[in-house]
Amino acid sequence: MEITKTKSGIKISGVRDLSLPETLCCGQAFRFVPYENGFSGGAWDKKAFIRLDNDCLYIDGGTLADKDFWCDYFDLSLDYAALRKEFAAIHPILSEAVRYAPGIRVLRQNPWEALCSFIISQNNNIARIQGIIERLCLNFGDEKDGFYSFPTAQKLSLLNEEDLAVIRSGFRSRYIIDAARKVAGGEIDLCAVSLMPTDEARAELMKICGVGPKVADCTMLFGMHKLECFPMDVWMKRAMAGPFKGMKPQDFGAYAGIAQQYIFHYSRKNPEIFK
DNA sequence: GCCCAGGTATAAA
DNA sequence: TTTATACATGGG
Repeated sequence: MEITKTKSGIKISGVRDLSLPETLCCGQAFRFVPYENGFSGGAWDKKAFIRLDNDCLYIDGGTLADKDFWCDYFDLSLDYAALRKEFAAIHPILSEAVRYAPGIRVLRQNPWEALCSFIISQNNNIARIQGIIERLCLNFGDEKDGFYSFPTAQKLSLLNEEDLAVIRSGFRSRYIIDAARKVAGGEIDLCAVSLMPTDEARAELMKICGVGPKVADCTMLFGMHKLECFPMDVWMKRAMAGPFKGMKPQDFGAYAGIAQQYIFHYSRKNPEIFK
């Protein structure tokens, strides 16, 4: 991989095993939207327009100072081709799933944003989740040349449920406030949680009202890069009761969370497979 | 209009 | 410990 400066940002060449639509639209991140020949959106506190041309990843808005940030964000140091090969040998349906969307990578998102996003995700659909998060950023994020960052826990901790009415998140507003107050108040230290063993970390996150095992595991997988976490939502339960009957999450190995994401995406686009 | 969504809190069995 | 139900909202 080589990273060079361009007129409007940076170029990372030699990028393998990455599809922007598959990675940004597979239900792990909610702040990127298709724009022209790429995607426009935000990661952490950075706005960017991102496009992929063969094996060159162009990040408009990026600077050489954040080159490591973007390599980390797209998890470019992990060999996904090798992982897919391992996954394919585990189960024939998983083999189909990795062939269906071989460009999925698990992003390294901001832990607080991931926590909030998946609190919002409960009993909700992806299109609407995106809308709620967009309104959350527009109303309470910090504006910097037209871009609204994801609001901090500190900012949201000062609000109440009525203040959040503008984002129309329904019953989840109470959960967002509780999460913000526990994180801002130091009762939950997301940095410390990310260093804990998985079971301990999950229990810690579940101290937040509105955070159950699913939200906790999504937070750990997408916001803390704990790749062994295996979020069990309704689709995955169906998959584990159907084609993967008899298997347990840990049977998928140390990167079970990544395998889970391939299965999840495949099952959503091919619901008949899972009945 | 109807069905349902990357679940969880709460109550009841 | 397991199972049933309410929950706010709106996309398809």
